[in-house]
Amino acid sequence: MRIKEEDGNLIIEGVECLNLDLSLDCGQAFRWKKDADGFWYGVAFGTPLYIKQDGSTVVMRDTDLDTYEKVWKNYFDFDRDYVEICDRLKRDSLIAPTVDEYYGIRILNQESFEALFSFVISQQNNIKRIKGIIDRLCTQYGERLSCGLYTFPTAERLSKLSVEDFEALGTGYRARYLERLAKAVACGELDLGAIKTLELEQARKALLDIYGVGIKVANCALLFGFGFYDAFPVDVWMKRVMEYYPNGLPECFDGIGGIAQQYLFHWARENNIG
DNA sequence: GTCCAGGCATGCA
DNA sequence: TGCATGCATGGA
Repeated sequence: MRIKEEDGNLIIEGVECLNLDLSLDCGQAFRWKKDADGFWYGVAFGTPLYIKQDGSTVVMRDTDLDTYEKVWKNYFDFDRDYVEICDRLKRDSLIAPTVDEYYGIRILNQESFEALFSFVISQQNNIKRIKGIIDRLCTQYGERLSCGLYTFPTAERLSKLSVEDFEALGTGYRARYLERLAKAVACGELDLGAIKTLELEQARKALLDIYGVGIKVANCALLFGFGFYDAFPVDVWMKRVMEYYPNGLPECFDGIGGIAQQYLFHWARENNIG
């Protein structure tokens, strides 16, 4: 992989095992949109980005090496060897054709608070609606950047909202979960950074203590916002997939179950199984 | 009109 | 411990 700055843009060449379309729009992150020129745009860690892929070349518009090192390298998981990971997953003959078909799905390492908050919203909800709610949440309570995009709101800002404010966003019965979660993080009662340093089981236990967080939301947050690649979220789609694994998950998923899960989740939805 | 979506809290056995 | 039920909303 070679990276160079050129006319204020960042060009990355020789990228392996990345499918930007799938990674940004497979239900793990809810804020990315694609413009008419084929650039995905969004904000993560308070930083805006316009990004486009052409084969093994990736262009990041209006950014620099420093920002790449600080934000995007980790966000897009560029230091992880996904070629090796996919080879390993494919030892399981069931997932092998799925990995080939959707080759290049990566885990996006999102902010802990954004991931946790977003997946509380996601419960018993569909992806289209989730995106709409989060869009309203960000434009109303996030910070407007000079490019016109909005950051994901901070827990401090959201801690000022009432249950009714959250209901007004269309969050339905989840409003009371969100209201309590924002306040717990803002006042320090809930330390997400500390949870990130725990072992998987302990981290999961800590998230399960949160009002409105069950096993599915906990595992999504752990996988997408806390760096636990072995967290394996099972939602209604994955429950159907699990019927294909009556004896449990294969050994080759160990340590990277979350990545396998993303391929299987996408496969299930694309083929409307069940 | 019914069913469903990246589920969870609650009450009851 | 496990299972049934209620829950907000909008698209199919």
